[in-house]
Amino acid sequence: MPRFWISAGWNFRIATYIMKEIIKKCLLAAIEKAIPDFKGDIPVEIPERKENGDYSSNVAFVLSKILKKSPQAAAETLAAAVSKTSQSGVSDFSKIEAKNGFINFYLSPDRLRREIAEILKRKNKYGFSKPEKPAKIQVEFISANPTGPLTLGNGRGGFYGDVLANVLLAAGQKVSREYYINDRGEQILNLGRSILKAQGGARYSADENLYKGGYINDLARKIKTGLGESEAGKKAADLILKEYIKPAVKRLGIKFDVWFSEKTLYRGGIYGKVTGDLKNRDLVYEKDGAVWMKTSKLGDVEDRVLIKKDGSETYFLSDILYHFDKFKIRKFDRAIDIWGADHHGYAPRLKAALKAMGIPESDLKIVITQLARLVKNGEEFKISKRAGTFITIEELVSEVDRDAARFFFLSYSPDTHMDFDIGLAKERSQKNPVYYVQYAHARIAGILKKIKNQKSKIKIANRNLKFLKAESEWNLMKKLMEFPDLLSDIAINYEVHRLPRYAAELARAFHNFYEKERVIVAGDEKLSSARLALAAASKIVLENSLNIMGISAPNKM
RNA sequence: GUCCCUAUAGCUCAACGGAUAGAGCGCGGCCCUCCGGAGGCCGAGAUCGAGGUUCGAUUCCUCGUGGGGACGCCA
Repeated sequence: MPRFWISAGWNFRIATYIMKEIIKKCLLAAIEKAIPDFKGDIPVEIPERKENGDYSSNVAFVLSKILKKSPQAAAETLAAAVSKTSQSGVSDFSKIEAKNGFINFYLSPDRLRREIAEILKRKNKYGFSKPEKPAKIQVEFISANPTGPLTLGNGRGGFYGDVLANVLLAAGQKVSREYYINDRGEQILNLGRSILKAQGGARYSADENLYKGGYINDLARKIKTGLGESEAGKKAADLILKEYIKPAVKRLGIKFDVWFSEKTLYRGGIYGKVTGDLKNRDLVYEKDGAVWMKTSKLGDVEDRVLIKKDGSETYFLSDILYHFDKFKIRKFDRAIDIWGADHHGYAPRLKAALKAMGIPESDLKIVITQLARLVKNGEEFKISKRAGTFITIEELVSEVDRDAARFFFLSYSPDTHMDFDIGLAKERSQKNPVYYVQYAHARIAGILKKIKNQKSKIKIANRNLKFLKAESEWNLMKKLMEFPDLLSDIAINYEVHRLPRYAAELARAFHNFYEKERVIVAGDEKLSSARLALAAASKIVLENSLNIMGISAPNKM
């Protein structure tokens, strides 16, 4: 995944219980003793091998040059300094050591116990954070033309955008999810022609650019005959939005706050304001009867047309207006556009337009999701909306369970070019890791329910957490407390695919605990109550991670 | 031709410039007197090629090769 997202200077990390932040602060305090004006980043990671601690920093490698010491010597100095300063109050760490130049932190039993109590207390808000000043963020995704049903590619961006928005909300930001509807322009006219042809208009028979497919015939029957291209196109677009797109989006469990109509951009004063500004900045000119913008002066490879010689506006012009509206009218601090890879070439001109409007480039993030290549029975399946050969998202969800589809798509980084075989997807659906995660949740729900039904004396009790000593219990507790770190990371780097991975790891940690230890131990009420607390905490975090992914957390399966 | 993405285990994917490159599926073993076996444990198995930067490269840079995508007064 491109790194520039990470380097963008937005910092959402405020919550004080995010472990990586706590460690960073400790290290920074220690570093500043030796280097008062230290400005660099302090990396903190969770090591793969547990003999390297629960958290680890390699900052000593960076500092060794400045301090003119070996990394190990620098690490030792820092580890000693951190140990000294972090002893005040209740300590989070049982050990801080310098090893091979790394500084490794071991969580104290007390810290882990407090975390379980914290989870039980915060419940469905565990992992959420609250910045001092929330940013206003717009996430725009899918935005497919209302000229046909949604395709698989739309689904990929849809799940991604939906979940990214959830993560940003969990990070305490103000988020608006939007679908931009291209409800004017050439493709609407083209849709109109397609309808007229399906209704028997022979005039367009030679035109191969028309939309085809069963849905066109359906629409042709629903729309009254004798309309003009434009009228028929608008009617068809309305119907497609209402009968195909919105229901599909709903079925996928995707939510939108705003359905933004391109047409409305031409109703207020934005059009005059923006085009006037561009003219004043000497960024437009006429050539060959069209109006062009000097985008090549602003980083694009060539100039682009704003108004075609027939007098109609290009999609580009609309998009300039739309982004002006996002930043200058509605005043979003940041906009995230999620596009399919087929639109990537469009990014430079949009960035150029932002520059022309005086909007900082870093305020717009464009996430490109690579296309899913469709494979059917082992052979590539060419998709074309115009030819009507595409797999709709409806088809997908009718074949594959929604939870499984979401988990499957969310598991991939947007950069991967995934091969998607609908037959295989159906087969894999049975083996989808989502059930593994849901099963862990249902398993816990079963135990908790049993306790409740039996009116057992055993209650979930934090005060007995000190009886948790088994290795599988420690591993589970550590995994649980990664959740706030994870959400905070994703809110910054947009690596949504880490969420399903984490959920599966957490489920694994729970299953492992469950197999190795009995939750309810006959005759040991204290231990049982502690283990129940751990199980209940696990259920909460499993549910929170599933919720954020828009996947159900069933109590029974 | 130019631009974007990509190449890791048999397959599908992970890995903030760090320590012995991790999962799932598949494959080979093992585990049901006991809370949900849709489970647990163990094992075999991989960084496209050549240079470079770095204390350290799967990660960054250059070149090559393969794959996907874009280059319109469509969106």
